[in-house]
Amino acid sequence: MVLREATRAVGVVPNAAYRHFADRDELLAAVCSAAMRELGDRMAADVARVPGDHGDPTAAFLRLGAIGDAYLTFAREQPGLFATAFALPEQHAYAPAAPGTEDRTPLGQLRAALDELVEAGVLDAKRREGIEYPVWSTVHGLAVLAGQGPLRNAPGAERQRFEELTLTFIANSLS
Amino acid sequence: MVLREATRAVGVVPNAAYRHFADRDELLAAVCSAAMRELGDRMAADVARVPGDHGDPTAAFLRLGAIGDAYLTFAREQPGLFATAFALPEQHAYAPAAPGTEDRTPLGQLRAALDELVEAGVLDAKRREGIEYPVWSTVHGLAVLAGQGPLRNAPGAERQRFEELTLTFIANSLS
DNA sequence: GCGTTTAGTGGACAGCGTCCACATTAGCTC
DNA sequence: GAGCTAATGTGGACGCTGTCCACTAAACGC
Repeated sequence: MVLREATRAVGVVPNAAYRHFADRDELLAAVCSAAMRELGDRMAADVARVPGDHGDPTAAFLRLGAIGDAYLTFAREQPGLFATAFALPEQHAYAPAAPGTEDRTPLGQLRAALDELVEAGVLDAKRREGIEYPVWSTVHGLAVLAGQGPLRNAPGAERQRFEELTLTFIANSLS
Repeated sequence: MVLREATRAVGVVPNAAYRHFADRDELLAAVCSAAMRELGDRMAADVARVPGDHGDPTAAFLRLGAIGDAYLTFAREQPGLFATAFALPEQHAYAPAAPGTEDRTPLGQLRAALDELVEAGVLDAKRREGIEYPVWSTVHGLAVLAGQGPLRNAPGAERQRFEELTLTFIANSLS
């Protein structure tokens, strides 16, 4: 349901794919990586668009919101890519990147936004450790429920309401 | 990957399945319904085990926690059933049940727990409307990330920490 | 100019979901 | 009990999928 379809789209015979990928799963893994990078790029672009100094409480919140928004928008606009991005390896994606290097992965950017929230004095430093996982879970859960789950038939307006409620819910828990 | 496998498990020829289900999707839908009911039953059982009067703030919180716990435990112990439960229809599962009837669906029980939180004076009534979706999203997101997503390789201890952090995160946002 | 690497082709295989025609069994009515 | 009917299971076939194998055609360095 994937390999032959991909080769057809490229206009080539199915076996040609085996010159580039060991098997179906490796092809899927490549798409997964590309999708993850695309999501990371969108996040970075949206965050960069938010004005305000680093450490300013309002700007820090807006940047976190931009990250959540980019996540949900990506899931809404590219449901196939989004599903693929999380369907495969990215093994131990939860390990923090080497300190000092800028981390453009989605998780890395979320961590940076939460760190800024601490620096801005909005989030208590004692509550910072590990808080990225509940935040991530909240946004990811909505993306899945509304994209492929039981809420997938919700009309657009209701869906937007869910997104707003969810981002508010997160902001509420962080302050 | 499903139909023939199921008939094999039952010890019957593949076509026999077509006497009971129109096609593969209908079989999957049946499993989905069963899994959803199983999840609802587990929740109800765990909630019933929590002592304390209806309307008592502490008990109300514990009941909400029992619901989240049952959800995450089900996802951890029965990853296949859990994935199937949310892979299919249950169309418009987000529509509230007819008032007056007791709702044993997972969403219905979550709503009941949140209503009790309002009655107990823990959750402001003005914030009640629609709050079930962020709460659901948070728990569901963790279940997906840790069950099939990038966190699936996390060791058990870390996984438990994620669960605790997540439930605390929810409680924090609700009070 | 020739050998090596790289990319694509063609044919085959088993497994999947699905359709069709046929056989068996259970339960009912007379 | 005999005979009809509905329910259930069987066997064979189809097109689709991912995958393996042997073979061919272009690209490139020496």
